[in-house]
Amino acid sequence: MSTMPGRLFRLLSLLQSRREWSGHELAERLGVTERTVRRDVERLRALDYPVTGTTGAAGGYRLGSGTTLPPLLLDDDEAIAVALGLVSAGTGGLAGIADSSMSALAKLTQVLPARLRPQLAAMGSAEAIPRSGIPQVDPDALATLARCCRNHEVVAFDYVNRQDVSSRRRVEPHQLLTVSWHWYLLAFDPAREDWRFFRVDRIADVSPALHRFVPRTLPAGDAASYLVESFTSAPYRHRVRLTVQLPADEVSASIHWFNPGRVAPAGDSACVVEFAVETPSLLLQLVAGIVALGADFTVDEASAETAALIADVGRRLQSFTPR
Amino acid sequence: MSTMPGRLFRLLSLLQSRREWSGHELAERLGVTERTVRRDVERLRALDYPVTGTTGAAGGYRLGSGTTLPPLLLDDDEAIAVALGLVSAGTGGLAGIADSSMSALAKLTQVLPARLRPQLAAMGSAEAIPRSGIPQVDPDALATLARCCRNHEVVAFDYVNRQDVSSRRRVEPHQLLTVSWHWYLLAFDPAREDWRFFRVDRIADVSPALHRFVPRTLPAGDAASYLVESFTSAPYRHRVRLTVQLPADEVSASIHWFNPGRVAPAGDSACVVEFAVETPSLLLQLVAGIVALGADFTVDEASAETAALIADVGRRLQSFTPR
DNA sequence: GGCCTTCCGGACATATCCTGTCCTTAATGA
DNA sequence: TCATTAAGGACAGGATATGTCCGGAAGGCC
Repeated sequence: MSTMPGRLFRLLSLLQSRREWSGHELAERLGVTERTVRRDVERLRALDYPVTGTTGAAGGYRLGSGTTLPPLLLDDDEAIAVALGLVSAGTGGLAGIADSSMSALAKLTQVLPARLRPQLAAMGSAEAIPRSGIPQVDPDALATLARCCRNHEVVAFDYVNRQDVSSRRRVEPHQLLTVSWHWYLLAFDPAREDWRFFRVDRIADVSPALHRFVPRTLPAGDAASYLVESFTSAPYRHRVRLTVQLPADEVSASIHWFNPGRVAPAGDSACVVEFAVETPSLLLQLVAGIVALGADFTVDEASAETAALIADVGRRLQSFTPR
Repeated sequence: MSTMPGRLFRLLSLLQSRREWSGHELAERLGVTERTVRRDVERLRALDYPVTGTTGAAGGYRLGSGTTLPPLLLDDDEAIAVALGLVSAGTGGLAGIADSSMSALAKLTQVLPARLRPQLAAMGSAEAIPRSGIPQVDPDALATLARCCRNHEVVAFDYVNRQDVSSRRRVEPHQLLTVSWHWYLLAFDPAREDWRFFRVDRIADVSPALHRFVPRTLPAGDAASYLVESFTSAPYRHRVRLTVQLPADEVSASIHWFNPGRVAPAGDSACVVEFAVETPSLLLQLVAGIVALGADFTVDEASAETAALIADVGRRLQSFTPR
């Protein structure tokens, strides 16, 4: 610990852990003279780390914000929090964020101490309880997929499809993206000779085949729009399209889209809402939420089964009286 | 850039940015001899950074996972992604995570370059569009609040309450916590001489008063349970309590709790669901989602207004037919 | 204004350490 | 077997880091 560069790391760590330090304290902690502390601070400044020193009786050194981001020194719990945050980030579906999140997650998990991995996995699944209804993804699996995307490595995993049928896949991963709280992997499946989307929460037992591939070009230009498009053609059980007599932004602000769906403006004061879900409960949460807005609506598309289900729940709602 | 410690930082950064590097590449990048690279690697190892070297034709250096987390070197986009992730993390309401997230966020924003702040704010609000229905909090405000909590500093802000009345507050911040996708600040309000919860998304214009306070002891032992308790006594417009003939975990797994609510088991195959919301749309999303599960239920509590609203939507749902 | 505390930085001597240039060894894969 | 790569010892010369001086400047307090 007596080596100079190591001391610089420790100094940086100290400066991040507390708001302000006096030169004397730092000297004691680092086991050197105050003059050397001043020199170390000087060195950090030369490396573009903005250490500001204020003089006077209540003075001291503090790390400010500069033009470049210094290395972040996180403790164990903070690292876990960052990893979990990255997994749940980008769920908005913003284009750039998911990519950056994944590269950050790849960096973090690459150096994450082994003893923290079980803890991360435990936290990830423990969160499933309060976040009911939203599928949890394994942070480790997500990180592995991200690494394979970046390195163009073939990856294998077990996949459970919507029909609950499990199979082993071996694909060329292309991109990870998020839509409405779900992570999706876009990959080319050589066995089926086609592009497929995989929901990451249905992926298990990820193992990279140590084999590189040359990236293919996407059929559609943009992965995100390709994904949304593929939803509308996927065989979901309940597919609904409505025209609601309310502005589009008013509808989308009032409804919680925990599942893929679209709200498109239709004129100034109306919009078309479209979504496809599998379970009755999700279907009704969306339909009832929209109907409760109080506006007039017309049903453009819905199967007989779907309409019957909705009508049935409508009947049952009328018996909703206390006692 | 020719100084030795700076080169060590650069070496670490290189090792984090790519999976594997040969000694020759590193020497070229760093502008030194290969022998010096080997010495630098040696130095990093002495600092507990697990750099593994593999010999042979396809050999090279790579950074593995060791016993301690090395400083994370993030680029601009990754830093933004981490900050956004931390803001959306902990939304599960897990006890420890929110605290760790906040301390990590405080560390990050403390050193975040000024030029990235507007970008972070823009991203934070841009995410509001796809995440419709879930209130967005300003990452900067959250970070400031976190810092004030940690340092026991009095903080002032504008607050808009449920009745849309705005006022300037000046409180002693105690703790930040999350429940169902909402951030709450627990603070003591000296003007009102009582503890209050503030929803962070309704807080604006946060400015720390540079004044320390001595932390008071909480009336209840645990902030989280205190918060849940305060919900049940808050004057929400629609309060509902149901008994559903389904196991508790089955209900909580099917319903999306984007608002505070509780599911308590009542025997083996029944449970009591309780929640309180302000808007009709939220109310119906919850009620309809539960009714759509198909199980029998009885209404233990609901105001006449609430029941009427639900019955009305039930009527309208029956006219749900295509064309 | 005096006085304290804090950061700032020059000068200098000494010892340390760092770098480049050799070299050999060991491991790995084609 | 051979090429390639990491690992590391030896050594000389130059660079640098450290501690111990020193005086200066700036802010807060009595």
